[in-house]
Amino acid sequence: MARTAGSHSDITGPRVRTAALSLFARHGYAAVSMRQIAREVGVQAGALYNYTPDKQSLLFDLMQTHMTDLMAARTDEPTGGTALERLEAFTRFHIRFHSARPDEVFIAYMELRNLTPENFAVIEGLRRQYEDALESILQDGQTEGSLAVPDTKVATLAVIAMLTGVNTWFREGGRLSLGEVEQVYWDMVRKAVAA
Amino acid sequence: MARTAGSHSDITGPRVRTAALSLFARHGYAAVSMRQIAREVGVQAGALYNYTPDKQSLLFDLMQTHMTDLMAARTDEPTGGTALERLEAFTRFHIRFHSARPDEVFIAYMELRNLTPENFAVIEGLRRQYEDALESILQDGQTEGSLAVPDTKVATLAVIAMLTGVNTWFREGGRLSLGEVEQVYWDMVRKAVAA
DNA sequence: GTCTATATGAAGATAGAC
DNA sequence: GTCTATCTTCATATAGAC
Repeated sequence: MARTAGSHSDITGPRVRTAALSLFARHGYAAVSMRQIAREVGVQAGALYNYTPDKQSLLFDLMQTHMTDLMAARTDEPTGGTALERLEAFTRFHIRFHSARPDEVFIAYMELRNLTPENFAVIEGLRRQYEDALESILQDGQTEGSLAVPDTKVATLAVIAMLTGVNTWFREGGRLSLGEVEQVYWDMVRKAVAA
Repeated sequence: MARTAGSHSDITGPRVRTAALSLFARHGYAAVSMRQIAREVGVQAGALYNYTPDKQSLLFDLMQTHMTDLMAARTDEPTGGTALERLEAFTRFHIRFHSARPDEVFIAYMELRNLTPENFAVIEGLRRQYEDALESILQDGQTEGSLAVPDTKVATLAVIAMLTGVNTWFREGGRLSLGEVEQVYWDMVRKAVAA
């Protein structure tokens, strides 16, 4: 399909998403206007509507892409091993994946209430799937006898909350390297759920 | 000082704050208009400016009050004992205090980026003070030999993130009572930082 | 695909009457 | 203290020219 003269859809489209991602993360979805996004991209506000039907779809697409990327990356990880080995892999994967995408993670947590009910249900379903992966590991570990937690569902949420907290303070080039951070958190997770 | 006929300052003031708290928590600061707050209170928008100089001050007052309430409540708690005893007291206090104020806690975490730089610095200072209380306990425990963490500062942030996560799922009348939740989290915290 | 221009509505905040 | 009315700015989204 030949492109119209002056067309830049294959470059402008990604730029719209990148600008929206950065601005939503910094100022919040509700506080960012389509005009601000357009200015960042270098087009007029009306041109954005060639790439998204509306502002809500822009937010939803960012969040959905982030969550499906997360699920896909996890599926690509090596599987198998003992529950303890799988828990270590999950812990390190979670920290690595999330610390590499601070804007996406921030939006995924902060902007849930700005989704329409239908869009919220989709994102919530993906989040639940991810939690279930960890819950299965904790469950298996207790069956094996290598792990022991007072409540499997609560422990799942507690571990994820602890690990995602890395994003509130970790910065590349700080006191600790990412590898050291992984090790510190893995030490605490391991002890917290050990039999 | 005699009140003007028709004055309701002693009742309207708190109602403005209550309405703002609830609306900010539900929809976010940027998404809530002064007109919405006024409607909830039952006055016209202009009347709100008898109680706050602007919308920003309303947000800042809510956050500052929450943080000073937190510091004051912690000061009222019994002190002393071993590091392990103090850690248990901190854990249970944190869960009890935060689960009783879901709206305040939500705003305190989600609306930091909507504060002016000056206001942000104030809230950030109070948050830091609170973190320091936990860090001291972990430090003392390691001096005593009862606790051991791979990194004291990171462990402080990890424990707080884990505990504050309670607010994302706990609801009164659910599967677990608040006392049971306290016990579940205390079990995990204790193991995570034990020597 | 992008532009200019615009329709339509709502935002924060203030002025002055009661 | 509260009201109505208003100033001024900005919002999302669309229409039609190029």
